[in-house]
Amino acid sequence: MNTLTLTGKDLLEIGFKPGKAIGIAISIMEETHPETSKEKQLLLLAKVLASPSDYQEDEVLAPLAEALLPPKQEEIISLMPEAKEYTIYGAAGIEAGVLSQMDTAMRLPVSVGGALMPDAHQGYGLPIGGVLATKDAVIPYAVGVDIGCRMSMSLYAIDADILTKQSEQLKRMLLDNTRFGTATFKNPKDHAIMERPEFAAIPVVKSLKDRAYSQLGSSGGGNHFVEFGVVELHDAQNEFGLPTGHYLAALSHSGSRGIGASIAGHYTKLAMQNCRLPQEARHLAWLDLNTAEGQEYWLAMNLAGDYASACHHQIHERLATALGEQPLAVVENHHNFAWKEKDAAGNEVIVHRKGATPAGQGVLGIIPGSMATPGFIVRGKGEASSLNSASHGAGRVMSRTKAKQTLSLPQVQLYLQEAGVEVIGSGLDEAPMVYKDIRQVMQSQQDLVEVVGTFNPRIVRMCGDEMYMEKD
DNA sequence: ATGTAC
Repeated sequence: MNTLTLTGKDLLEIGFKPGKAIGIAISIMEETHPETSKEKQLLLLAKVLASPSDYQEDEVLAPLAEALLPPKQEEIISLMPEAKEYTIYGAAGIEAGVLSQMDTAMRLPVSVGGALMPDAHQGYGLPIGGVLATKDAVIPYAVGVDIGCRMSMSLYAIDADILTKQSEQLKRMLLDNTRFGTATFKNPKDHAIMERPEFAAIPVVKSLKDRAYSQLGSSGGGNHFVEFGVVELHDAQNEFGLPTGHYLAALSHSGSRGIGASIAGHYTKLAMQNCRLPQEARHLAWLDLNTAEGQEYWLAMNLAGDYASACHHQIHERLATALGEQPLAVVENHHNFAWKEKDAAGNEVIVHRKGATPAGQGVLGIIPGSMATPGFIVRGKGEASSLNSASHGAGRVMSRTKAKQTLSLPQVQLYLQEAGVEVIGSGLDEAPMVYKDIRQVMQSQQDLVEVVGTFNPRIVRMCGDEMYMEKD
């Protein structure tokens, strides 16, 4: 690392605020002052920061001056005085900050409807667990950073007692066939997704192609997982045509890796430049779907969603090969995405679900609990006041920081042992007790979904090695 | 969530 190179950190130290000005400053210096010492560059940049208006006409520094000056008042789009009404599910378990975020979203002039799911918690822009319908506009931060983050489950005609009788083999299958954190497959399996024209047509997407290929079939980090467990199908009228009873199942949770995160970052920046909003709403900047930028995001978002799906398919293909069986049934759904849907009056709206499961009439989805609590195969009831949505999980009750401060490894290991769950990887921040009681969450959304089957995790792989766990 | 700022 060349410490003589100008970095964002240097600029923060001389008083730059986090934001696009830092990026602009660095690229101007790289392009126009490549031979100047870092000290002299910083001296010049400090002058611009102190008095940006002096540099508005500067041939080289004008873009930086523009970024440092407050946006002109007339450019700021006003919010509506009143928030449009929205329905809250499981209100008792939702903190106040979430409601204020959702209120702000419901004051955008483009918002036409919304709802909060019972697992809602605070996020950038729209809360996670927030559903927002807009007219002709897409909000990158109402889709989320992990575009197309989704669930996928395969059900097998394999006796569930394999989970106890051959648990070592199943653990080995997870270790061999999944990749977490920065790890990827040495030789990624090819996939048709890599032939998509968007990789050639959209410059920012093109720049992400190599990394997308190298990350194919990997899972990432955070709350992502791949696990084996047992599904109990309760509903004799299930869509799979399967008898009720117990099935071995593989369940995965992950998203679009670097490509989705970079697409989200790129188009959020673009939206925030073109759509100036009051401070509390700035992360809700939208792209007009009738502009080139809006259409480009829509294509890139859909590509990221299909990429996330491709990763899940490869995970499940590898596991199917390892098990030597083809699945009887597969259920999958995005929960960070935007869709073109019809509202009650039949008008097309853009429905953003940021951590919410599509739950239109008869639509199947998966709502996971935690590493040691049940998840559910659900069938949507098409409830209009939830905008055909349900929660995407249990929702956290404890922050990652607090979890690491207050939970102890022996305490969590005892809990897992009693629950009969083996965990490979993970950290204390994903312990079952950091999540709400999933049964209660399901209770508060019984108007939104019905349960087709219950999944109990048994062998779980997540990112990290803090609490590698062996069952005795 | 993310080659875990620019």
